[in-house]
Amino acid sequence: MHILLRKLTSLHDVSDEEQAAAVDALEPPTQISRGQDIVSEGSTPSYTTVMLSGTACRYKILPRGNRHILTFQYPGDMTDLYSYVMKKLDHGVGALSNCSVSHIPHAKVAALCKKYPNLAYTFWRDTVVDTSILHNWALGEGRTTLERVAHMLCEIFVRFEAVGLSEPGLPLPFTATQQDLADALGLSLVHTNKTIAALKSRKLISRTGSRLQILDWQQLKAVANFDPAYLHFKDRAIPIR
Amino acid sequence: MHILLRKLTSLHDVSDEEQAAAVDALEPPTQISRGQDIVSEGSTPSYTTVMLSGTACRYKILPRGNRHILTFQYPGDMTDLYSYVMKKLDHGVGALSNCSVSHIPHAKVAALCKKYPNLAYTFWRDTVVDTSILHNWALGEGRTTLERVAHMLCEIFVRFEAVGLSEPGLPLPFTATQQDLADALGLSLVHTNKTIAALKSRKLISRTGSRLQILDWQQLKAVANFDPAYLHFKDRAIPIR
DNA sequence: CGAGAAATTGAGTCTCTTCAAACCCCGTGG
DNA sequence: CCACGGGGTTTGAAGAGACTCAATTTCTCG
Repeated sequence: MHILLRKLTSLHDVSDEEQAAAVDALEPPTQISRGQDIVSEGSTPSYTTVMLSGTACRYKILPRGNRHILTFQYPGDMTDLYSYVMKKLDHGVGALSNCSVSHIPHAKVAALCKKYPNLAYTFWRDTVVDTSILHNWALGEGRTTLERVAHMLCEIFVRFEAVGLSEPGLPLPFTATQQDLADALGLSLVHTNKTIAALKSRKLISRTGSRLQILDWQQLKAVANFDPAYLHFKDRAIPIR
Repeated sequence: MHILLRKLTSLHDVSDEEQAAAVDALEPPTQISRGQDIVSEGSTPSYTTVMLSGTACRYKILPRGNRHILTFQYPGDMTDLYSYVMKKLDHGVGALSNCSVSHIPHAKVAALCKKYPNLAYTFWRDTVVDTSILHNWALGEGRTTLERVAHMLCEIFVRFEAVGLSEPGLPLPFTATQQDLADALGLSLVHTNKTIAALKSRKLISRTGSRLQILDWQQLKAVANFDPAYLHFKDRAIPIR
């Protein structure tokens, strides 16, 4: 099953015909190497990008030159579906590891939306789930730093799980530096590091090579006060079709 | 011109037929008084709400009991269009002043979307602009408090202007306590107050009664480093029709 | 094995918070 | 018409959390 379909079906019910049409719209894969932009801020792409493998992020550069990460992107994510609706991208998408991606021209997205309102609804849902994730990140205020970091790790784990990319007992295919995490949390590198160290010393997580491993999911969830509801997997609203 | 149409046409080109259909879907207005919930967190409304007058906010209650405001809502805004796509609302919508609202049943929204893909696109755009606003709020990190407060005031002004509700030289029809602003900024009441005082002493803003007035728009914009692009008024992407 | 990137650690500083009290505006009732 | 009361605003001071700076260690990969 194509990774895009795993994503789409995790969002909503999608018929076989619609699934086939979606995959059919994909262009051949492209490789992007770590540190490169997949789409850059201010550009007006004429296609939307589907992540096939690797980790990327949406980010903005702050007035003082530092980077703020708005959300992480995993395989299956349509990183710039946003641009289909907004014309001009108000943030960049950068590769945090080597990535493989595939494009769908906006014209094809438009055609899909017109022919299959249910697919349009699924795409819409995808962008709104992003909003929901942002809502949750905004809740950083009101949590301790330990809780925030734990919460972010929980989210990372669950989102990988949703597309079948987490193997129990094995590290996640998630490679990001502590600087990346700090940029996403809006914390300094030093403080992030010390907080992660606290989680390690509690034996909740570990690092195997450059990869993150969760040692005690129950405890981590408890520390983070994590409730995955905001990721909205499969809680469908009124079906359109 | 109906306030909803001012909003829709500020988002995208909408034909006369589509405009008529949208307004036709509205139910008779309802009054909500200050402090009441328009929609409560965790509910699964079967309609979406259009603000006709007043100020409201989307909010979440944090673990420690304090409120975090995710975004303000002004006349014309479809406060819980979100719920059409998400089924379960992950945040509440509360009235910050007495409000007048009108509903559109989800079933009618679905019918509109099916019959007019261009309207569906406009609705989609609306939810994505919300995301864009959140992106900008997230940028609080990386700005000084003075800049953040000034930026929020700029946004409030411009959004009122977009629906024709700001009269030059007159105070904005925006009534929110400093506690409301603090909850939106993620700052303490005390600090918010002191920052607002700083803006007042620079003669950039003033308060007339309980209303906000902007005295020096150019300077305020400069202090905030404000660029309204992220509100995406009228920068249309590919039209669908 | 060596070089550069990433992670770790310590120390000093500053912003923002919390606590607490006073003040002011405005509607209500005597 | 004025006293009263309550919500909202303003102010001061002390404390905690997070940041920056800077040095050191560890990891990763050619």
